[in-house]
Amino acid sequence: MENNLDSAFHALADPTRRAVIGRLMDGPAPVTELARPFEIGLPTFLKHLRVLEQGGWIRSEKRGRVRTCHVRPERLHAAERWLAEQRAIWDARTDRLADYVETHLAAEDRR
Amino acid sequence: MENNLDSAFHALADPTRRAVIGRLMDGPAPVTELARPFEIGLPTFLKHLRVLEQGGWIRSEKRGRVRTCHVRPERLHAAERWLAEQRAIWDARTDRLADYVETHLAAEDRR
DNA sequence: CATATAATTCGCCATATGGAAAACAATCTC
DNA sequence: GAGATTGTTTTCCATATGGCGAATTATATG
Repeated sequence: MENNLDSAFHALADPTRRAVIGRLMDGPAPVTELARPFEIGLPTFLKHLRVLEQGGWIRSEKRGRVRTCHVRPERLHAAERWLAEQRAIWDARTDRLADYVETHLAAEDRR
Repeated sequence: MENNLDSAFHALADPTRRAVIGRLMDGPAPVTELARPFEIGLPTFLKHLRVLEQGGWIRSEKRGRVRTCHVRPERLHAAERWLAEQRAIWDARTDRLADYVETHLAAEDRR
């Protein structure tokens, strides 16, 4: 896990972490409140937060004894961009396929 | 790794696997050709293919001694859909924020 | 101060992951 | 059929992951 996308996608590969992102998209929250919906221990939950932070999805600051987490929605861009690129390659390919059909099969029709 | 999105995103969390998807978007290919650009052994590469297959990104058939892999571009939908959902939550939130600014701070201006 | 709360650290464990080498199997091709 | 090519299986290894409970550190609050 070194690359940006590596850690970004890896962070998404877990339902707990996706849920946390979803929750945080709705607004910042402290750790304990974030953890409440899940049935895992706090230490484990903290690990998930670290993965999310490392993946660039969240950030957090501590004031007093409470750490407040908030999402970094910019991360959506990187992920979306990669998917869009793949779609572009795919589209280009299907275009070439259309070309092929047009130049070859259509020619065949004309025979 | 049981959920759809879990395995789908997990498959994306590795540069080799993302590259394979990119390559396959361009058209089907046999295993050895797919593996050529990478500096890992075939057995290791096969594991990556299995992860991609399990994540729903590729499919493959064997004819004679060659196994041909092709991408399943539908998988893009699931991933894109999740990201779009998050963006929607985020947008709803910023809308509420705009409401708040309008009803409260703007009122303050009028004082 | 005594206690409750919020978060963190520390071991510990089972399983998964990404890598390798070696041997094996199947199928072309000469 | 001999030999090359293409995948596959097996075994092994180091490290990462996701989980736990227990102990610890801050910081509020009665």
